Parts: sequence; structure tokens; C-alpha cells
Amino acid sequence: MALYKEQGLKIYNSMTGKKELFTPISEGNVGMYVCGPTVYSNVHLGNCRTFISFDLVFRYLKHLGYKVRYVRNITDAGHLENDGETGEDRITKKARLEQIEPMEVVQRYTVDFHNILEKFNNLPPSIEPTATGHIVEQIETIKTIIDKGFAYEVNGSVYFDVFKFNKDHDYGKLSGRALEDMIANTRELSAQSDKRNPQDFALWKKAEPQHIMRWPSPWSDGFPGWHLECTVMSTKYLGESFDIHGGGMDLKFPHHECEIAQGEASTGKNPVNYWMHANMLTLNGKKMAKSTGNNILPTEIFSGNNDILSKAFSPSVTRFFMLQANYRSILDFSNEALLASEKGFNRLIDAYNSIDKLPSHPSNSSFPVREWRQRCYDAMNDDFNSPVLIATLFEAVKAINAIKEGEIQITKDDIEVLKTTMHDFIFDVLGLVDVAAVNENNLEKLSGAVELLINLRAEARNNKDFATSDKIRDELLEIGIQLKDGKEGTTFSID
RNA sequence: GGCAUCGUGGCCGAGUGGCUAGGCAGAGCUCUGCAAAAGCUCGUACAGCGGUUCGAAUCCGCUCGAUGCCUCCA
Repeated sequence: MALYKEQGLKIYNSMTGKKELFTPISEGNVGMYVCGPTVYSNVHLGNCRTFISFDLVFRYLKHLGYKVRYVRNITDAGHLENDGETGEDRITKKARLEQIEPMEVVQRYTVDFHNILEKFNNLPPSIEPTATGHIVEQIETIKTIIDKGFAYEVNGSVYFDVFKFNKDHDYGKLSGRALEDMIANTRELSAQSDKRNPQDFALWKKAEPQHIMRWPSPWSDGFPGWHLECTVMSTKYLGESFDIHGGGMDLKFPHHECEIAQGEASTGKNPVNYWMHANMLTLNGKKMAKSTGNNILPTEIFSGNNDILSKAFSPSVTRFFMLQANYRSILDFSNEALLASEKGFNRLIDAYNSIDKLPSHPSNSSFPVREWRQRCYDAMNDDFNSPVLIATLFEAVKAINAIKEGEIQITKDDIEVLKTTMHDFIFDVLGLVDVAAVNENNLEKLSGAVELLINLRAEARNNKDFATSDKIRDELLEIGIQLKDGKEGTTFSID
């Protein structure tokens, strides 16, 4: 029996503001769409948080036994820097600055995006469609929306008629806005507009002569509106209605609101059952953003080459740091928080690695392993509450250490359950990586060498030659290998 | 200005109408040749002011503050 049948997963639905029991449209199958990046510069850590959050969702759904189709787009068509009617798009601008082709920009930063997410041990999505690869489909959807009367053409551009849509639909229901309020609070736009109303948004834009990224369409040589690609590609690969749509909080309005409008206008159906929004990662208390320069790149964290951190941190430690907060909470990035996470992470991994050496008791188990395992699931079932999961895993860390000390007992069967559960959650669900264990072949040789030193040190200690024993201990520590004297002998860990 | 979210101990961060997660840091103890590691113990926090309640940090109202969105952004 699939796990999902016995575990009641609840998801916080941004649309209703409530945690709801998750029931996919088709039993056992999940369709999930997540808004991907615009590839015009290096992906920064704030971007990564969102994708790590949804990687957790993806991993847990899979762990529960669902067959998941995870679609995440790459926005590679040029979109304008602001809502003005003229101006350069981001990708073209970058291309001009770096004196390369726009598609070279796209390629370069798509590769960067993939590399970084791989370092964070994110699983690749099932389908990663690009906006430029779906121009034909986007044009078809625009035609449909025009036919249904929810869009109009002006001077080669096509706009979505928000006012007309709002007459018998609710534009703003996701973000809790009312169209009337938006009208009252509309900012003055200096640029001249072809729109009937400022709230209308572009489905197709006629390209200015200097605009390089352009495609022919029935209305003009131009390019699609930003919101359209997600509607088109989610519909194409997941259907007119699908289960989960995710993205960063900052996309809730207007991007996701527009997606709903486009979907409902073109198909008449509610496109998404569960909306999920990952919250922002802040730096110095402010949102990380490419446009303001308030950000840090993952490579700067891994290398330690930055002004914020006192040392380098591995991708897994960084990921662990993020997973210690709920995806719906704002999380502030700081050196102190990373240092704390690193210690905790190492303690967790060390405990896991020591399970194999635990002594078993023929009959007694004073640690309630099965009850504990269910609490791990309970945590994740409660809207992917990774911080509570981690807290629960630390209960096992305590137990493991207590067993090691001989303070409590556990049976062989329970050790097996403990180990499997720890492995499932640490590595499969949370997606953490034991850096030292990655290269197992070399680790074995290294272990042999360290064991030799441990034995030499033990001999020296027996002979009360503490100068030698301390030399071995201290110099190993300097290299990054810590010896740990316990009741059952000495073990070691590698930083 | 509008909409939204949030304000938890030294720091990071969960959670809940009554039984006060977890990590890091700190103090004491145990173990140890010394240390580290590990274990045990300790610290009683929920912005402020009112209200509802037998009881609220948890519900309601107000005040203050922060952040996000309202223009591209994960």
C-alpha cells in the first residue's frame, strides 16, 4: 500500500488561507508547476530558497509514493524591465552589456542555474520547458482568449481585458485585492499606454525595431507577455486543471493572479487546486533581489569569498539552514545562523553514521521508534513542516547518543527502523548530503589511515606518553579530523 | 496611501486556548591523564495596551514596529 494512503498530507493553500487535506485530481498522481527563473543573470541565494522549498515538496510527495510530474519553466524570452510601453528587455540588455547573443545569455545562465541547484542536491524537474520553445502555443492561447472576448488588440499588441474579466470572474481573489481598490491606487505611469485600463496586462507585445528577441504573430512581430508562458506550459503538460502551483511570494501578484485570469478566460476552468507560495530569504532584513544588489551568490557561500560570512559553508549546510525554517516564513540570512546550522547539521550526520555501531538489546527498547517515526511523518504532513521534522530527528540523535552511552537500550529490529527512517528523512526527503561519505572509496582508505593513528594514540596513552597522544589528536584536528573518545573506544568525524 | 504577512528567550527558529519544540550560544555536573565529543541539569520567552474566557503568548480590537506586493524580481 502506498504511503500516501496512510499519511494525511495537509497543504496550506494560499487561495483559501487554510491548511487543506491534499487530494490530487487523479489518485496517486500529482501535477505540480513551479515558476522558474528568468535567466538573465546568476541565480542568487534567495532564488535558490524557493526552489529548495519546492524540491522538498517534490521529494516528500515522491516519498509518499505519488507519481509526480513536476514542471518548472525557464523564462528565456525577453520581458521589459518595467511596465512602460518602450524600453529594453532584460536579456537583450545583458546581451548588449556582455556583447553576446541574447540566446548566449540564456544559455549561460540556464547552465548556471542547473549547476547551482545540483550543488544544493535539488532533483531536476520532470519537464523544464522554455518560453521561447512555446511561442506557437502561446499565440494559440491568445487567439482563444480573444475569441472568448477577454482580450483586445491595439497597434499590434494584445492586452487582457481585466475589467471585462472581472464582471463575472473575481480578479484578485488569490492576492486578496479588489479591482476597485487597484483602480483607486494606480500609480501614474509616465509612459504612454495603449491599454484601455492600467490594470490590463500584455498577452503579446509588438517589438520595437531594436528589440532582437521577436517572433511573427497574427498581430505583429513581437514577443509574448510574461504571464502567458506559465499558463500555456502548465496547461500543455499538466492539463487545464492541475494540483499544485508554486512560486515565490513575490509572484503572487500580479503574476499568479494573471495566470488565473488567463486560465479561466481561455478554458473556463479553475486552473489550480492548491496554490503554494514560498517566502523570501532576506539579507540584512531586506529581500534579496537582483535589481537592488542586496544578494549573495551561492558560489560565494561555498567558497567563503564574501563580506558577510566568516568562513565557507557547504551546500548541504546552507540547505539545512533553510530547511530549519518553514517555507512560508521569511528567513534572514546571517553568519551566526549559518554557524549554528553547521554544528547542528554535523551532529545530526554524526549520529546517523554511528547507528551501525550501536549495541542492541535482545528484548528491551526504551526508545519508542515507531511512535517517533510517525511523528516525523506528522511533521511533514503538516504542510511540509521541515523545522519540526528536524527537531524530531534531533530526538533520535539524543536517543542514539544515549544508547551509545549505555543509558537506554534498543532492539536490533528497532535499530533497523531507526536507521531506515533517519535515512529516508535526512537524505531522501530533506535532500541533505553527507559530504564526507560522497567519495566512499577514498573514505574507506582514509578511515583505515585514521584508525591506524587512533591505535597509535591509544598505545601512547597506555604508556602515559601524552605528548605523543596529544600531538596526534591536535594535529588531526587541525587537518579537520576530530577524534571523539567514548566508552566503546575512539571514533572520528571529518569536518 | 491600499492590500497582505508578521512581531517568540542572548541568537536562529517551531507551536499551541490550559500539560511551556528544536538548534546554536551560556552555566553547573558526569565521564576523561587533560581536552574535545557525549550524557544529565539549569535558564520560564512570546511587541505594547485593552477585551472575550475559569484560563491566552495562542481568539478579538486598538497602538507601535518590521517586511512583502501594488513596476521586473523566487
